[in-house]
Order: sequence, then C-alpha cells, then structure tokens
Amino acid sequence: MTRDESAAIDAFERLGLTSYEAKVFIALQQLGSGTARDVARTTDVPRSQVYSVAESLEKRGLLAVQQASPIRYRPVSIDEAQTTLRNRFEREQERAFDYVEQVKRDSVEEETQEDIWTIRGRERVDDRVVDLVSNAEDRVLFGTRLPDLVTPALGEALENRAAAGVAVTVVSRDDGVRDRLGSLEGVTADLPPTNREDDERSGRILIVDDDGILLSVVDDSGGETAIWSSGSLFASVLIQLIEASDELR
Amino acid sequence: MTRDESAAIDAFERLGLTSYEAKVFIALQQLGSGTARDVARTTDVPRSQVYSVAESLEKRGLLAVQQASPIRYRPVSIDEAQTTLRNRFEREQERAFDYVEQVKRDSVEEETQEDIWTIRGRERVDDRVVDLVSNAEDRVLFGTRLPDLVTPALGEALENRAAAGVAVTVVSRDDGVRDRLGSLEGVTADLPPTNREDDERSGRILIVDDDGILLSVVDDSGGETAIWSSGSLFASVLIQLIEASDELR
DNA sequence: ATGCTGTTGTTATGATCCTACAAACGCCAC
DNA sequence: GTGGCGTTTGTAGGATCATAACAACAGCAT
Repeated sequence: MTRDESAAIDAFERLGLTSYEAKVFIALQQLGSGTARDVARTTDVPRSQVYSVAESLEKRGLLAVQQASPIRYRPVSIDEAQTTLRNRFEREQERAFDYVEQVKRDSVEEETQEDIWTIRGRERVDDRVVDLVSNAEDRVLFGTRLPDLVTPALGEALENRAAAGVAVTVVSRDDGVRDRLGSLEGVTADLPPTNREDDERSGRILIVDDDGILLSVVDDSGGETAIWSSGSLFASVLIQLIEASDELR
Repeated sequence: MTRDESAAIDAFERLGLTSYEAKVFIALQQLGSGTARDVARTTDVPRSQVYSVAESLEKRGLLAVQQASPIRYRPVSIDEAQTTLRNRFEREQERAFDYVEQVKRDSVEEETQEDIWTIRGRERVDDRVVDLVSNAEDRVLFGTRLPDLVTPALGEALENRAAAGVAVTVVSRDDGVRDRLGSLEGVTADLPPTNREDDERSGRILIVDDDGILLSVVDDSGGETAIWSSGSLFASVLIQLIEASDELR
C-alpha cells in the first residue's frame, strides 16, 4: 500500500467511512466494476467481508449492485460520489446546528466578564481577528510584521468597517503589508512607532475601539497563538498601556 | 434529554464528533462560557472527562480555552463552527478523491459488457437519469406518471441536450409533467400510447439513443428502485421490444 | 448419475481498537 | 485538614477488523 493510498483511506475515514469501505470503494474505482473476488484480490479486504461492506456502501449511495451470479459491484461516478457525500454533510450540519441555535443562550448583551481567551492555530486566529474587526464601531488598529497574516477576509472586513465610518489604521514595518492594506478605501497605513521593539516572535496586534484587543505570537515551528479580550476592564487597561507607551515617542 | 437534543447529538456524531464532544459543545453554546464543572452540571458528561473532551474540541477549532483557574471554556460562534467544519470536510474530500482520480481506471471507451445495474433510492435514480441523459447524442425519450420524479436537474439536462440537436421527447399521462417539460425549448411532450397499460407501481422510463435504458418502479412505501443498462446488447434489445409494442397501436 | 473440485455467498468466532464511564490521585487555596 | 480542581489510570461495552467454517452450486471427469 502506497503512502498516498493510506492518506486517501485516512481521509475517507474522517469522512465517516470505515477503512474497509474506503478500500473497497477505491478498488472499484480502479477496476471500473468487479465481483467480490476481484475486489478482494486488489485489496487486503477478505472476500467474505466484501459483501457486507459493499452493501453498506450501496446504502450510502456510493456504488450500485448488479443482481447476478456472481454479484457485480460498480461505483458511482466520482462527481456523483462527491455530491452525495456533500449533501449528506450539509444535511447533518443543518440538523446539528438548527438545534444549537434554538438553545443558544440569548447573549445579546456582550458578556462583560474579566475574561482573556487563548486561541491556538493560525486559521482560528484569522477568524477571531475578522470577528473582532467586524464588531468595531469607532476605530480599528491592526499591525503585523508578517505578510502571511494578512488574509483576504481581513482586507474585506477592514474595508467594510472603513466604509461604515470606522477609523481604520494599519501599522507595519513591512512595505508589502502597508501597500496591500493601505490601498483599501478609507484605510490608513503607517510605520510603527520607532520606540517599539519588534520582537522576533511577535505575530499581530489588533485594537478595536477602546475595549477589544488581540495579541499573537509565532513560535519556532511557525504555530501562532493569540490572546484576546473584548469588553473587559482587562482589555481597556491593556490598550491604554500599549498606547501610552506610544505617546512617548 | 429531549428528542431534539438526541437528534442533534446524533447529527454531530455523523459529522465526526464523539457523543461527549457534541454534548460539551452544545452545553457551552447554551452557557455562553463556563468551567468544566458548569459543563458537567448541565450535561451527563463526567467532570473529569470534560477536560480532555474540551481539549479535543479546541484542536478542532470549535472552542477556545481560557488559561485561568479554574479553566474556562468558550465556544466559537455558530457561524465560525460551521465554517470550520465545512472547510475540514472539503479538505478531507479533496484529499480522498484526488487519489481516487489518480488511480481511476481509464475507462474512456464505454464498457460494452452485458451489464444491467440496479439502483435503490430516489435521489440516486435521479442522478443516474441525469447522467444518462447527458450522454445522449441522438435522441432521448423520458416518461413518468409521477410529477415528483421531475427534478430541476433533469429539466436542465433535457434542455441542454435539446439545444445540442438531440431529439427530446417527454411522455406522460400527467398534465403537469407535460406542461413543465414540454415548455422547455426543443422538448416535445406527448401522451403515452393508448395500448400501454399504466401499472400502478411504474416509476419512470428513459431511453437514450438506441442503447441506453432505465426503468424504475415505486414500492408500497414510496421507495424507488431502478434498473438500467447502457451500451449493452441487452439494452438495445429491450428498447426494441418496448418500442415495437408501441408500433402496434 | 456419481463423485470430485473450485467458487460463491452466508454466518460464526476471536482479536483489536476506541469510546464511554468510573474512580482514585496529587495539587493548591483556604 | 477540607474541598474543589485537573490529571491519571482502569474497566466494560461496542464496533471494526481478521479468520474460519459452512451450505449451495456449477463444471467436469468418470
């Protein structure tokens, strides 16, 4: 079994198939169609198991069964299989989240707990940044040395807020970052205060109004970890501290 | 535990979460945020299990962890959670099918085996019908008594083929069906031959060129089962038999 | 027809892994 | 100590994996 095949089987498993189901499906795509014996020959799935596995795959809509002797199996087209799986996913997701939305606490009023949260992983930090920016009402300040941390979604969110009258400022030592974001309508791009030391491991900084802040760091292996707080006294104080140090320049 | 909640948990499980993970996630959406004890109180998940389960959820990007004592957990927004799960799904599906496409047999030339295939389930029959229609080069004949079996995708496929010069004919006793499909550009709608008995359990019939055929039946509980064949001698003969009987009228 | 051989489809039986569930433990604040 | 917190360890159950045995059947030589 090749490395690629193992990876594909793992992926199928994460999509909800068993390892046998994945192997049989892949084998049938290779074969075009075949009997239980054909499948068993090209995989390490015991022949006696192929029947029940194929039956299960048929129920999922991934293959068709030919009533004959010997029974022949035929996979659906790749497009059809993808569509079937995607529809199933969307249906399940809808079911799951419909209920969650029903019971979700009415947390309309922002929680003013003294909470500071930790997020690990670049994409999740991306999401949180966009989320915080989208709630800005007065001003937004965003800074990073790393061009990789400027995503299209962030650009859209910043432009959107700027259009809504929010003062949007981007700060970076990196020319590319300033050019990219500064060219957006209503967004101001600046160099950072000269007195600020640029720690090698600093990731990004985001300040929203006077009560939302996010700071991230990048570790040696490139992983990003962020802390953030919104609507808390902690956030306000931290913001004041950071901005007070800038006044000294 | 309510029926709705069980259904939601089942749905989450089919999305790849464990039952505990689903319960903790739902509970945190209800609570807004909370400690392990809070979660354990509102669910039947043992407190000692909440920690590891929450850690697993954090890795999936479904909640954030507050480093404090006691540890507090906070779910990501519902939108964010859905997006995260959807991205994960698309990524896995891409991985899985990339490999399958690589190794898929080059079955460019249609297999001319004497194969007749069985398909169960209305949606799968829908898919197969559209697939067969899309391969028509000369003519298409489609018939059904049941308006439910006429899907938008079918309409598009028929119209598309008609535009490509294929002779498309729709046959039905049902006025609605004839109206719907007959109004499409290039599609002819007719009543069925009068000598044909309309079995109560017949579903649809599709004839493509002179070598593709699909017949379906609807059982007592509304389930549809179809047989089809394409490019086989069997298909040609069956088509001739069916059409010969029409000539007698 | 009889017996032999190989295949097919079904069923039964361990082995193995993961989840669910429970309980005990060390730690710290008070 | 006492009580709450977070971690670790252990056990039972279920699903999947893997192997084996079985009856039914077709082909074939005797």
